[in-house]
Amino acid sequence: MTPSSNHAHNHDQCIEQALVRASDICEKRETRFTPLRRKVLELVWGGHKPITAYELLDLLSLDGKKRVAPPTIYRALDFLIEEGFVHRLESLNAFIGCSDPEHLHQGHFLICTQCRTVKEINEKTLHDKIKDVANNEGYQLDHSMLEIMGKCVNCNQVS
Amino acid sequence: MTPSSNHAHNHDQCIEQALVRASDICEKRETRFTPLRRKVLELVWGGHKPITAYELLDLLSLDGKKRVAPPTIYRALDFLIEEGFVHRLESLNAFIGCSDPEHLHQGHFLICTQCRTVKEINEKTLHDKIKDVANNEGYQLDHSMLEIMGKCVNCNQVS
DNA sequence: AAGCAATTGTGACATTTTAAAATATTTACA
DNA sequence: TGTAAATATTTTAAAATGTCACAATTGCTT
Repeated sequence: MTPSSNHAHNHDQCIEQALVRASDICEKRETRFTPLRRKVLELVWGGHKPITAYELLDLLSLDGKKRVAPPTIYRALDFLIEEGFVHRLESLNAFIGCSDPEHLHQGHFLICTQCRTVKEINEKTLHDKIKDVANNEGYQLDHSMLEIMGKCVNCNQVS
Repeated sequence: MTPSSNHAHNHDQCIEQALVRASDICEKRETRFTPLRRKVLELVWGGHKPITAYELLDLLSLDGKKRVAPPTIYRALDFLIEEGFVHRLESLNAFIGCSDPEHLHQGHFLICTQCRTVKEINEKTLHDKIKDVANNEGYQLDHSMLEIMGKCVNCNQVS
C-alpha cells in the first residue's frame, strides 16, 4: 500500500510539513508536543486514509520493544484532536490528519467508499447552510459533523 | 424523566403512530414485523432521545424473565434500520426513531447538547447543497450523515 | 535538591458490535 | 392438517473499541 497512489505530491514532505506545523502551533500555544504525540501524529499522517486507534497501537508497538496499551494512544489522540491536528471520523471509528490545523473548524469530510481516501471539506457556504438549518429549527449551532460517502474521481474513472 | 417534557404532543400517540406506520410498511413490503422487532421499535420510540443498544437490552430484559443477549437487539436494530424505521447516530453510538419512514432518506440530525433531544432534518436544499459540494470535489454522492450539535429552543430559553 | 504538575505506563475492565452454530417459528403449499 | 423451506431467534463466544484508577516518570520551578 503506497501512501497515496495517484498523486501529484510528495508524501514524506506532506508528513514533514504536518509535523512542523503542529510543532510550531504547540510552541505558540505553550502546549507540549512530546515525542509520543509527535510519533502518533506522524503515524496518523502516514496516509490520507483514516486509521483506527488499534492500528495505531500496532504500529507504535512495532518499533518500540514493548506493546503499548490503549490509553497511551487515546490520550495522545485526545491531545491531537484538542489541538485540532487530528479529526475523528465518527462513522468509521477512525482518525485522520487535519489539513488546516491553524484554524479551528468543523469536521466535514468526503470519504471514498471504494479506496477509503478521505478529503476534508472547508466550504464556508456549506457551513453557513448548516448554520441556517440549525437556526431555522431554533437550535444555536455549537458544532457539526458531516461525513459524505461517495466514490472519488479516481475510483469513478476506473470502474 | 418524562418522555418529552415540553411538548404539544401526546407521546403515547406518537409511539402508537410509529408502530402502525411501521406495521403498514412491512405489510406492503412483505417483510416481517415480528413481536420482537415491534417491541424494540416501541422502546426506541420511548422518547425523542437517542437510546443505546445496551439500554435497550436492559429494558427488554425487564419484562421478560430472562436477560436477553446483545445479538437479539442488534439483529432487530439491523432490521429496523434496513427498513428505515430507525436511524443510528454515529456520534453517540445510539439509535433514534425515524420520523419519516415512508421515504428513504439521509441521516441528518439536530442534537441538543443539553437535553439530548434529537430532531431529524428533512431539507431538500440542504441535501442538494451537500450533493453539490460532493460533485464539485469530483465525488459521486452515495449517502451522507450530518449531526449538528447545539442547544435547542427550550434549553436556550431556560439558561 | 524538593516539590509540583503534566505526562506516560500498566493492568484491569467496560462498552459496543459481530460471528457461528443451534434452535425455533412462520409460511406456503402438497 | 402436515411438512419442507425460509426466516427469525437464541446461545455462546469473542472481537473491536474505549475508559478508569493508580503508579511511575519526567521536566519544570522554587
